[in-house]
Amino acid sequence: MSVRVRFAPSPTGYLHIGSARTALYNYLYARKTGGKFLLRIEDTDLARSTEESTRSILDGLAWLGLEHDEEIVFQSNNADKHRETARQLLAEGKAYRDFTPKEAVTEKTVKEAIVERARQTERNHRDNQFRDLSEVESETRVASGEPFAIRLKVPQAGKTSFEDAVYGLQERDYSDTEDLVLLRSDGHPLYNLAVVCDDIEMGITHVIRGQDHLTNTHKQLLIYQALGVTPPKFAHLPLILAPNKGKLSKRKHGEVVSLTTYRDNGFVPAAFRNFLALLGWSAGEEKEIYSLEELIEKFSLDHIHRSNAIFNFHENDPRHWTDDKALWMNAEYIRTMPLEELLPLVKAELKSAKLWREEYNSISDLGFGIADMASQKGDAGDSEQISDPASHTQNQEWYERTVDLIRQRFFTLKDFSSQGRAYFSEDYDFDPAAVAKNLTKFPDLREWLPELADRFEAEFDDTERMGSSRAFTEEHIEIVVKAFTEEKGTKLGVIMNGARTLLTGVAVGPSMLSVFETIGKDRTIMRLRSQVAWNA
RNA sequence: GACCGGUUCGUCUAGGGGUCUAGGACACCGCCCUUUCACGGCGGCAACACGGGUUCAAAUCCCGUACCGGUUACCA
Repeated sequence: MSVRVRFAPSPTGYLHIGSARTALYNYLYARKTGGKFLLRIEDTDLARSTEESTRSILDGLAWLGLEHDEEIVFQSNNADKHRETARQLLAEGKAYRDFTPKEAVTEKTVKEAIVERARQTERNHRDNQFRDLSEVESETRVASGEPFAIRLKVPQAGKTSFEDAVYGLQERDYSDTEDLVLLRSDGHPLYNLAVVCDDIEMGITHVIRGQDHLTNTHKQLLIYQALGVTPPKFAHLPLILAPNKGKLSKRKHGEVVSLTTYRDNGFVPAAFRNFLALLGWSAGEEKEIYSLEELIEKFSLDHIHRSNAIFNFHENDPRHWTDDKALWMNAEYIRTMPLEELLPLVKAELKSAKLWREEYNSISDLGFGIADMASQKGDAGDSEQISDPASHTQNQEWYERTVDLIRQRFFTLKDFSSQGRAYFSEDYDFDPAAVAKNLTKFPDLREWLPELADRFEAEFDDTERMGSSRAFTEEHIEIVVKAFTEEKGTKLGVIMNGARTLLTGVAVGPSMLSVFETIGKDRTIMRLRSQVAWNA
């Protein structure tokens, strides 16, 4: 029989990174085995389920590239079938009506009430007074309109057992399992019933889910048993914990646990997917970077861990706002992935930062008038429209070279619009630390840098494109800058770093010669003459 | 409380009786490269929870303890 797995989130919030990993493992297993990866939205808790949340889950899966097969199943659509199943079990004597009045519980005390009740000395799970109520009396009570829940009649003696693909043999004595409620007194089917019914209905062969369901499995097994259906195989996944080994929750830990945070903060989907895959599973080799194809090829249930993993983010530390390894992996992807795959991601980032220009799409650098381009720029001020002399060189080729150049030191896609802003716009900020370190520390630069601009202007005239003059390239720039440095009797670093700060606003970046060339002659000259940074 | 799991560097992990004076990655630190750096290169720090067994031999098998987690709902 071919494999059919499912990811079954309840749409009560954003997509949690733990759930995302569960989805990923299901996906990998399905693709690995040539099976189907199905999606089921468990929206039976109508009070908490929202459409927005469903949307966000779908978006998250799409972002990670986990395409599901077949139609999405909405559990709420199956409620009638669930009820029917419960009635069937009732009719067969495998379940019974419990007329015990429903306890009124307030949200806050639910957990406490459970613990409280559990602490009471040894409960006998079979002592429900309605368990063996005669059919006649049961019907009489129903006829009189008395509300009831339907509970599964768990056998008196025996045990449930199953071989978990991750945790091995699991056994549980019946006496440790209560007569679980299948149908609420208001007719609402409960989780364990719904899951079993739907998994049967969907022909699920392998249930891969969080370890928090490990003990639920025994209850579900009892339902399969009552229904006379062979249960699927189970594989439970270790949990992902917060740094304090506690539960990773939005309420306590905020945005770091939401998958969308990573999308919105410049993560490359493949990088985060790679990171997630390695949180709780390993191929058993000394390798960290895996393409999706490799993950599919290497993935197997028996290399999944049994111990929980800590998601090691640091609150209140902007540089380590999420797990360091995730950050590192993202940087690794940004600087090593094929450029053509990175380009569209950077384009999207520049677009959302309003830094994208249509020229980056054009192969030719001819035929674009400056006025033409100025009119396409939404955010430019008056003066900038006139003085945007570099535009004519900023075509697709320039864009690709620039991205390739600056990606080496970036951690997220956001860096292209923040750290790398100066490459794409005249409107960029100066890092005060960089200004202090590279400019104000050397007051002479205030004279020298504009002077260097004059030198560039003289050395590289406008006929460069006709080949009659030296082009503004690294090789030639180096000659000019070195001569200038010697003239001033200073160190090359002083000039270079001062120029770097003026040209890019920051203290770090690629080789300064390539920065000059990339920024281009006209913009370089303009920026070297600018006093903005000095006055800031 | 009961039941069920888990425990290898700070974190993710390799390992499944001898090849382990425990390997890799991230982070951190140092050195090198260099016009800067968060790139790159080299190196360093750092772990088998504890106690008993079994065995010629245990990180690996068994038992106990400790600690952590999950479940214990007419939530999912």
